[in-house]
Amino acid sequence: MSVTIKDIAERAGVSFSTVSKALRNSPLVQEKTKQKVLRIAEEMGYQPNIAARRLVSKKSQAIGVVWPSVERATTGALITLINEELEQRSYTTLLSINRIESAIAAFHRFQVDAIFIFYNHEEQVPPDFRYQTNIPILIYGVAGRVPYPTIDVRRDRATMLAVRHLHELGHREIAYIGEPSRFDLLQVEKIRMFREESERLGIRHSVVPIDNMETHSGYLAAKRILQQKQRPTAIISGSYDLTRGIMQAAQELKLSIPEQLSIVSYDNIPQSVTLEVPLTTVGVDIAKIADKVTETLLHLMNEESVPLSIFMEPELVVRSSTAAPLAASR
Amino acid sequence: MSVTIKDIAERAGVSFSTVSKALRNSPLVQEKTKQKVLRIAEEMGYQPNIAARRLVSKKSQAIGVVWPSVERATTGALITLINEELEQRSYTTLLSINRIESAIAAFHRFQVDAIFIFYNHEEQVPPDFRYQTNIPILIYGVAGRVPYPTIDVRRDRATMLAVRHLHELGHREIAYIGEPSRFDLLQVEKIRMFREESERLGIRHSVVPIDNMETHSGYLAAKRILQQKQRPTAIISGSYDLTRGIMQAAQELKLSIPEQLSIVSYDNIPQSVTLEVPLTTVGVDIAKIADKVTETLLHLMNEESVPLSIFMEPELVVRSSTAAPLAASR
DNA sequence: CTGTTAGCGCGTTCAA
DNA sequence: TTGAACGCGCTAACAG
Repeated sequence: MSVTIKDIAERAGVSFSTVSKALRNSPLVQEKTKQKVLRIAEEMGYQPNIAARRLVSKKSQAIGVVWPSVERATTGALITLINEELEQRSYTTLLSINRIESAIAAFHRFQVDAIFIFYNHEEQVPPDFRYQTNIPILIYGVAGRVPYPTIDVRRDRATMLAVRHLHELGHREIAYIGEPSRFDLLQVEKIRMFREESERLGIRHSVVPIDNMETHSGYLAAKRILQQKQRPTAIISGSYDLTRGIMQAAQELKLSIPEQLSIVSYDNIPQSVTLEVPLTTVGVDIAKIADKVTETLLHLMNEESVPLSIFMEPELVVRSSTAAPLAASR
Repeated sequence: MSVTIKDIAERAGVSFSTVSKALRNSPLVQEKTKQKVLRIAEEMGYQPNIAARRLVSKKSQAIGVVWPSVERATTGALITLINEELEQRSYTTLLSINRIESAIAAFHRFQVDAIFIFYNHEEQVPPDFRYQTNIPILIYGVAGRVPYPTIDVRRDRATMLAVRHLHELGHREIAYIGEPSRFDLLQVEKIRMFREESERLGIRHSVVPIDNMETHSGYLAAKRILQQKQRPTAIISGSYDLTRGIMQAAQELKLSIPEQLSIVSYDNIPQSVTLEVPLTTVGVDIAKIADKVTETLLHLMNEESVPLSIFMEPELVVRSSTAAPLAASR
């Protein structure tokens, strides 16, 4: 049996409702009594019973996060940040790796205050969101395609910024590494814009196919394309993981960055800065995404209205991995 | 407000306790009444309030899994399997990526029926397990070093099997890839035994240092060692991820497996079989680990006693990635 | 300031 | 076969 407020009350020699107030830091309790109760609660290892609290107050102070596929540096980093922000506001984050529908059902049973869904585009079957619940739901990654509030990044704008940046520096032959063999909507948008903008600016461009979004794939793709007779002077990478592989390949081929090869990487995460060569990136700062998600979740839980689709605008952050090509033909 | 058994009772014209019985399929209710209640519940979209149920029954039918670090193919696969097995037995799996102590506290508040901890050896600070709770706890990966039941693999035995297997095939020059720069207890055991057993059998051996346990590190390490004048005829790999990189390197160097290079990989996961060259592996079948974890968790929840330390014995599974060296000097 | 009381939704006696 | 009553742990309203 777990320790309850009654147990504490008995030990402290007060009534259990006084304990309840003390624990919730109510001003209706004498400071001395409060301290005593708190100390005893601590000693006894008290943890409030969420079930009982939820029964009365209708709040569980918990958020459910649905994360059907367990992967990639950026996703992991984002979840970690959101988790921290919510913890600071005394919310508990619970994760589920089940299919979306059954994850929602589970969180419904556990009466979480809100559900945040990482929508994985690689999933074969599109999830059925018709599951009945009045728990607020927020989705990441599918702006406007589902009947729920969503947060998403304008990925195509990110590639546009990257292409323009390279064009302005004088690059006229660029490559994009990041088209996985499995269909992935998140990547498709970026690539489409890469082609469009390159053509508009009259830049020679190519898209290098890869197996998956892992570091090693980036390495192999870069190795392949950089060994061609006419190699591109700049590469745009679809993710941080890929970029690490690309830089490794460049190093092995003795191509110095940015003198002989410029790299613009999608994803703006803290690691981007601490690499040997700090990366020029396009994308939304991951901390900003986490802020926005947390903020929106809080709004949702307070029953305040939020926009159905929130789009975050990517930024270009120029660091040390891009420069004018050696023989700039401007 | 959600629909409760009272609402159903009113509509069905029976008392709410009859509804409760009907929903739990009690034999104390007339079949006709039962059907009617069930139908109405369905119509009204009834979902039992777990909070209330748990208050009474003391069971939440949920397991908390603590997973402080989000990584590696094998870990992810294992969690997925455990999740599935528990789901089949109608348990819900909740994950937390918080530090061990606060994850336990959260699960305590949510009154899960058991907690399973993936102990991450890379964590700097050893967790404080003195947190008070009487929820059963099971830990993976630290046999005997904590005051809780643990499940672990005899990793050193795995390497021993690998070395012996290669020795019997006639290999006299082998390498081990899998010593990360950051201290990792899980790897240390394997490497120690690699050295011991090799020396005992009089085999020339070397351990190749790597940065981390990712595929790409395996690739780089293999590339390095296989280009030496006197290259080893066989490699033992510390993990499935590393092995993928090693095979890639071999392929680029035009070394055919197993004719020119034998590989024994640690980790026995389904992917081991479906590679171009099915892998000879040492380790415990991941499905068996998942079975054992699930089973132990169920015992723990039924308050049956379980051994304080459960060790799982690795097996050698010979597939197609090992053979006698070309110029076997037996 | 502190204690008493009621009730959240449900499962489980015990009576009817 | 059904229903009434109690209590799980907690919060909130009210009374002392």
